[in-house]
Amino acid sequence: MTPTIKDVAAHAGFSIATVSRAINAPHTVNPITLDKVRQSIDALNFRPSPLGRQLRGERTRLIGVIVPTLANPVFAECLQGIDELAAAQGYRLMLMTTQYDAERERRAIETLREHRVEGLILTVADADTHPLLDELDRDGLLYVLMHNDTVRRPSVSVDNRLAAYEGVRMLIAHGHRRILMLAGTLAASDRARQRHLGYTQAMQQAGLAPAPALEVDFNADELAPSVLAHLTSGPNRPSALFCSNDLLAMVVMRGLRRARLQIPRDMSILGFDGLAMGELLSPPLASVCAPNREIGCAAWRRLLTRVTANYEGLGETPLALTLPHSLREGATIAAISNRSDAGTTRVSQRLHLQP
Amino acid sequence: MTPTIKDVAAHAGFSIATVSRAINAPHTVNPITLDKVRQSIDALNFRPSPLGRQLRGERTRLIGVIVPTLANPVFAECLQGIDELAAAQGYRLMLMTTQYDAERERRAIETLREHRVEGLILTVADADTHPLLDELDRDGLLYVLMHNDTVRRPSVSVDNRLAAYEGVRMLIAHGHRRILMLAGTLAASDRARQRHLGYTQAMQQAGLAPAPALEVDFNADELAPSVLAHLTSGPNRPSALFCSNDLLAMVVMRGLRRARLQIPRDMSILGFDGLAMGELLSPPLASVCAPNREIGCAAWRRLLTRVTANYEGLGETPLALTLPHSLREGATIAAISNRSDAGTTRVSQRLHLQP
DNA sequence: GTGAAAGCGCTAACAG
DNA sequence: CTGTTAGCGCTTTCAC
Repeated sequence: MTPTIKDVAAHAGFSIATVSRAINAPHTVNPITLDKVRQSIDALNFRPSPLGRQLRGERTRLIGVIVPTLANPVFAECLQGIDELAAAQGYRLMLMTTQYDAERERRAIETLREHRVEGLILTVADADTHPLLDELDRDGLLYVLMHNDTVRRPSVSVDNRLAAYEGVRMLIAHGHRRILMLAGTLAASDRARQRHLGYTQAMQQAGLAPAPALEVDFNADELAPSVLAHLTSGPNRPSALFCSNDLLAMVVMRGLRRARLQIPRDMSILGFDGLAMGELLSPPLASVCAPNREIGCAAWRRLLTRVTANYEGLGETPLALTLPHSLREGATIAAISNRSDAGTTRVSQRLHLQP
Repeated sequence: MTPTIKDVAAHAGFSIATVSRAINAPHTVNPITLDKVRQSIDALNFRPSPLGRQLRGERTRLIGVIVPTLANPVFAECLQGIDELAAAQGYRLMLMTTQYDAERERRAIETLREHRVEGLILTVADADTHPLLDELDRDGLLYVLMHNDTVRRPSVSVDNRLAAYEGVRMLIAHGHRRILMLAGTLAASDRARQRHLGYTQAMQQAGLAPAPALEVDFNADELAPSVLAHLTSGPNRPSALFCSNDLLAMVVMRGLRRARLQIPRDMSILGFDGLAMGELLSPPLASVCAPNREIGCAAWRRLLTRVTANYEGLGETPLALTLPHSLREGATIAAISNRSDAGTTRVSQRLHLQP
């Protein structure tokens, strides 16, 4: 079916070695021969198979990428960064998604290892306690985590705790006192925990009472009645919600609107991720922004450094790389008039944040 | 570094043939031997390399996927569908993006061919006149197009012309008469042309004057002043915009809002794609919806049918597969009061659409 | 039930 | 400058 180097050799009337040289070291072969070989290559539409090369122990130039889902643009944004650099540097990507499923995570890593990827860029639920990552460490397969918040493993992320802390501080500075944190049902991720920690610290520091994160089903078309009740009724209903990611924030906003709440008049919303899409919303979504594309790029660079170091025997790099986050003060946050908290001063000036 | 079948054989004290059988045909080997071999496999953490297998002429079970970008969720949605089926059926995906660049398109196809993908799922700018696709046809490499609107090649799409026609009819039925179509700067795609054709037909049939599509820069942070002027000033300014895709619609909406126009009061907006995200907007984006995920799934099924037919010698399938579209009547469309068109009847009842 | 050996597409020593 | 040959990891006859 597909022509091999043998076919080319036969067609050109030379040996396969000459054909190989014509491809890989053109200067070492007679120009006339070279020309004939090239004509045969064109005539047969021959493409050297990477299989043969790889088999010879050469590099696969294949990098595995594992993300939970593409439905959340945060991963699509990372991927854009990775893909850009991979294309530029002549690497190929093999992409797998896990849909947050541990078994699929296992299979994905397995599959990519079988394909002899030179390294792995991935996002897992909980990096610290992930047995598969220990296995990779043990077997010396290089990897870099994206978004995972750990100091134990090579990773690129923002400081989730600090970023969340600053975000919630911003809400507090706008006069909010009853602030609830919302998280997806798969809240057990390392970064979600760090974000909740930041929330807790900001609340406590302001003398406010932090609450456990309220779990919200991402995929449901409507907010669960119990959740809605929690958010909308009672004298202690929150005036602001800190959502553990932007997609969740958008889902929640829709739910609130359907319940006839106006945003930000009746509820302020702060997301996390800084999706590009968030700026296109109306009102634009306030968010704690991670440089997603840059996280992908940085993960790529770190991995490639390690990969080439591996091949060329260079030194080691530090484990966790923390990229700067930023606050996007979108219009989904209102300075609160404290109808029910009469007495609290209204704060709206720019604030100095402190870790 | 990574253990080979040889290492396992040595470790277990058998020949590589036995190890191979233990893996691929366990029932043909002595249970005791099998057990020993398996222990060695575990001990050495051996994974059979697909390279060896492929080299033996076996199938690669690798499918190439090429999309213009992941920044537009429409492709992420398709990919979700493809990925789901691929994972379930034991295939691997190799993903490349082109950023709408012809040269990258060429390289992507080239790279994937080198990797001996069994087939290709892709979206190109203009399918009918694409020389690379002719080449694939000639060389017998199987592929299925997503979203491309062509009857000449295997493809899965919606009827872009009809869908756009119905969308614009809906605008007209809501009383709009000055309707402009907006397209991205890379408007030269087959589907954009079909959508503009649908727009033109709907306008003409209603006795209205269609206009050429107005090109808008997707990536710019602001709408170009000339575009904004076109949309907002003069007695003939449009009352509704038909945007060639949802992402464009969102960018345009932001631009209009910044220019202090309210949506839909001052301008109605209709998108195309039916992004899941659109429903989360406020107001929810009206859109001509394509079943993106399903398009990905259908493309996968078609490709796999052809791939297996190729291997098992079954028959051929028809070329273009058209999936049903739907209209999402979001709140970005207002029934127009025809301030300037006094005399036009206001239409807001549900309508029967006709091709 | 097991082993020896050939061969898949290719590269790299080594010969000529 | 070109050809011969071995060998990469694996599967698969074919003997034993």
